[in-house]
Amino acid sequence: MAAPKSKPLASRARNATASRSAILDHAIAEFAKQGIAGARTAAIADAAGVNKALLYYYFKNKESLYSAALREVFSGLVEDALPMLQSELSPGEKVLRFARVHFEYLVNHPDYPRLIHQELSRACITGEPSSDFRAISASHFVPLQRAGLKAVQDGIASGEFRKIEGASVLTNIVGMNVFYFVSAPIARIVRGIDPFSPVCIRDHVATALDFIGASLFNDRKHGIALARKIAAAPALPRKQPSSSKNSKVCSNKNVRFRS
Amino acid sequence: MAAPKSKPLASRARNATASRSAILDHAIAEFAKQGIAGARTAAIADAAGVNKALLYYYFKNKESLYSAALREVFSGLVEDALPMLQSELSPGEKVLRFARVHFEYLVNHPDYPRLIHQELSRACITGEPSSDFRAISASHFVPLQRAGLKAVQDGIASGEFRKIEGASVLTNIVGMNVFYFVSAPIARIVRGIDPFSPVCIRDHVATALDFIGASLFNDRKHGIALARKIAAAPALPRKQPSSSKNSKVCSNKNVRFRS
DNA sequence: CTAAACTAACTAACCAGTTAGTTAATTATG
DNA sequence: CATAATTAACTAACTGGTTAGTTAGTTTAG
Repeated sequence: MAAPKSKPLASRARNATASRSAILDHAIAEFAKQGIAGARTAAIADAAGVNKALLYYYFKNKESLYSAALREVFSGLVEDALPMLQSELSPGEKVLRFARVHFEYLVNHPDYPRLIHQELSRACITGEPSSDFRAISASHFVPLQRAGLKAVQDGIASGEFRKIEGASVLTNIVGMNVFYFVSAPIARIVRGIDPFSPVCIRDHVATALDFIGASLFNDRKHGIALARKIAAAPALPRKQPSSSKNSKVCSNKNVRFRS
Repeated sequence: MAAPKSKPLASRARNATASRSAILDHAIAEFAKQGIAGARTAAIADAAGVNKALLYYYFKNKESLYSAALREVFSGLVEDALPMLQSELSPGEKVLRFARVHFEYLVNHPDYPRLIHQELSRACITGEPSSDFRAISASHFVPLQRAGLKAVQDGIASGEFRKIEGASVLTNIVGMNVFYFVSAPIARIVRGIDPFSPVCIRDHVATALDFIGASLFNDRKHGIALARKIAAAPALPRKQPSSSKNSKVCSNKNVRFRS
């Protein structure tokens, strides 16, 4: 099926904010699918409903658009997860809630794991990640890793968790969640399910948290019960897509938009 | 660092098998990094040490080379894992051994998860995987999934395993293994480790199998002990890189090589 | 001598990015 | 308040370089 396209300029008023957002949203999707080398600026412009030259009005070049795309998708997870990891909740609740928050972030941002993967593949080309990715890692992944690792270590110290290698818990949780979505095409073929359907999503939350709770806690029954409780909590409200943020037409005079 | 290159033709005798293998090996690496759209046929030829036209002597076009690359990397996992899953081992041993065999396959084929990722990203473009990928899924993933699911269900039926959702166990195992490697650039930045180093690899085998064993078995102590035993078993011999298979120079007359 | 394996040079299409505008919205002026 | 001037947002057409793939051979092996 064709990717959703934005309303072309011909049928809507000029709006710099809306145009820039439309370009960025479609850039995220195109870069997530094709990587920066394979992505086509014409495809981004077409999907955004604007002329290709407008990409260069808002962004210096393809590379700058890509950097803006990375920053856009990575900014949300820390906001969603870090406050909870730094709260007064028990280590067990923190780790299980993180698993769920992270999973729901992926539900709401399906391009996120793909874009990360494209950037990680690109890291293999140069032997190291781009300076953009390094900066993003420093500002996003490092705080998450630190807070998450602290929660695991606190759990081990208090006896709530078994004595295990803390950092790998986080990697395993993230790996299970990311792979669930990334492997959606395989799941459709091999298992005949749609991993993005609400029922499958609810089931994954339940089974993933159960798997983690059963593995991690000294008191396995407590871990399983806590996992079930956190899995059953009401879903977080779905984040609004960024392109509908600025639905009210407004003047953009003297506002700096170019990246 | 520059990707390793094959010995150019000028300094070695003509050998269709060696040339074809060199092209395919470097194609795998290039497609894994850049995807089919971003990969450059000139880059593949340069790395293989041949002229670009030779790609078209052995493969119809870029798309055919890509299909051959997919078939090449996917053929090995089934060979490695399926006989063990269909053996008379206990369900617990089967599942834990699968986790290890799969992990070691990824150690020996670092391009495998990246190539799958590129193909899965590509599936998002068209809304469904390519017919090549469908065929590969049918011949590789479906048998693995069936055998693995049967092992899990046997374990549940016999009481060795807890009552859990079988298919997600396999997805979780594969997800933890794949993500471990795919996230290597992040791990280097955030954790200051090299996930490909022998000590980290040994540690991941141990912690991943422990995580699985602690979660899955009714008798947790037994599960953890079995996980430790299987993790500590000697490593499987490393598979020889395909480009060195045909080190003996031989005639290729009348052998059909073109894909 | 023949055929397979291989290459240098080439072609047409594609691509990121630019140019030279046009158009819509805003601001200044009488 | 109406109009002119200005500016920001936008586009059609273009450019020079890149790309997949081809052609017309040459070289090597049997």
